[in-house]
Amino acid sequence: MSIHTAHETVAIHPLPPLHAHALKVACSSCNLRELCLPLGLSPAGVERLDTLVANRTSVPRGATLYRIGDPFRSLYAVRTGFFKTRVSAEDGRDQVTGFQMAGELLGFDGIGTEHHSCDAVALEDSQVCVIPFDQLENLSREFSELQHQLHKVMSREIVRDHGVMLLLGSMRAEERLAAFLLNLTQRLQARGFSASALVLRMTREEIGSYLGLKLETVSRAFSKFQDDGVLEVKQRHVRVLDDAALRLLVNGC
Amino acid sequence: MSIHTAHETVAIHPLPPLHAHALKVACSSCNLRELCLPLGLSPAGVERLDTLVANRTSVPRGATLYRIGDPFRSLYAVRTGFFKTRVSAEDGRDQVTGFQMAGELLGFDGIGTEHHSCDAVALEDSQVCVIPFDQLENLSREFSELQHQLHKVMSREIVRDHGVMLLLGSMRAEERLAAFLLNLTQRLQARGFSASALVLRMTREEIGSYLGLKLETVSRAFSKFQDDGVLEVKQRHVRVLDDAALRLLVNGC
DNA sequence: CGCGAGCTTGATGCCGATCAATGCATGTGG
DNA sequence: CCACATGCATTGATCGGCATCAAGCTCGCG
Repeated sequence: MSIHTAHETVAIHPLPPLHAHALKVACSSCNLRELCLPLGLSPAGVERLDTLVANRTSVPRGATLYRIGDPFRSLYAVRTGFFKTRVSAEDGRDQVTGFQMAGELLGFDGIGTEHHSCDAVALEDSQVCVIPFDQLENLSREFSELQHQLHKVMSREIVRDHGVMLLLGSMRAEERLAAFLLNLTQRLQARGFSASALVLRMTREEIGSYLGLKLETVSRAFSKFQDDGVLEVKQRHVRVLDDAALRLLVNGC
Repeated sequence: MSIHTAHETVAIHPLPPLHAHALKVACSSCNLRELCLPLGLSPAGVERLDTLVANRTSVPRGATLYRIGDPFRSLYAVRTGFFKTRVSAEDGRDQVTGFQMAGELLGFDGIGTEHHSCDAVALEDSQVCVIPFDQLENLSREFSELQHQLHKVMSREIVRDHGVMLLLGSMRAEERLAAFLLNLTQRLQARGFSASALVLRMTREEIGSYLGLKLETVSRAFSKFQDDGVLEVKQRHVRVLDDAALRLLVNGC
């Protein structure tokens, strides 16, 4: 197994063996199991899933978990850290298609063609659980709750993408940024973090790529929100002061 | 079961019973089986799928197959006709998220929440096969090829959406239209139709909504292509004269 | 301390939205 | 069969939002 750093490909290794009780990495004891694949699965099923998801790997900041064209073998669950996925056109233009945080799954893009169609890049030092897909399919033929959860996660990914299409197709710059921030705070909140104070893991340029805007436009929108008392922005540190104003921008108009 | 016409909800009926040999509607004899769910499935599996997909319904032009908020129970395979799917924001803005033709599946948006998150509207008189999803999950636990094909179709939907995000996020009007036309001709060709002569099933406004453009911009782009000798456009009848020029617009820059 | 990546802010220009008028096909009722 | 309405498409004129170009600024880090 190998991952790619920004400029080279290096071998990566499973996490060093740990005393089982020192760091509980099993699905059964993972604090993300209510967000991840095990959701709704019986204890017996989770135990089986544990044997399947034996492999955890670290991905340093800036390295890619997989790349366009890589053969598809596994899904990945983010255990810690933060990722972006991006697609590229032939001419070099690329587009960030999503940001993934703890408990979210990566790799669905590879199932259809047996090859990945996007890059997955760690935005900070991260750890992922490796889920061999053929084994996951086998197990999900045994456990219908696992099967259904897998389908739900994929369906939500489709729905999420539709939401981004709506954003890209019909919203203006400030509305896009507001929608982006609300989505982030919501997901952070679901993980027990504050809904008002957040640290962005990505650059203005990456936000812009995701939102179909240039980095200067993103920066200006941040400044505008700050002037209007909606946000407090200091580089990547953002505090949401007027949550309702953001909602109003996204929904009403 | 009911569908909604443009302004009202009306009962729809399964297609009238047909002499089995008169019109073969079984998956096993469907000419779309190489594009649809049965792909790769054993004869025994297709036979089982046939019993599950017993219900076929007609959807008249302008009617909706399902709507945002409708409870999710089934996937739908387009047998004949043409659909669009669209999502809407609270303030009424909406966005066409896709166009579906024969052999393509509709309804994945509903799995995650048990309710549909978009509308599916017939753009011409159409027929769909109704695939009860719980039964499909049951059957796909028995037939791994069916399970895998389902996953592939969902994965391709995700990849397709990523492509649209790239288009919406980083392409200019003419490039978007070129990409749209190439995608259409390619899919039509896969169904045995000409890759150069096509009849658009959707209005300029619907194309514009899909591409994140206003209808006037779409119209101007068509006119531009016609002036440049790339297309011949007469209302909804389009002939591609210079396929390579379209490709160049999309890929190179 | 000084370098560089990333961020902010300003000035200008362009692409596509908007507003508006006309054209064209289809269908309906007199 | 024509008159008229209606929905859709085309084309022109103008406007505005975001991209682009350009110049400083901030902060982390070797």
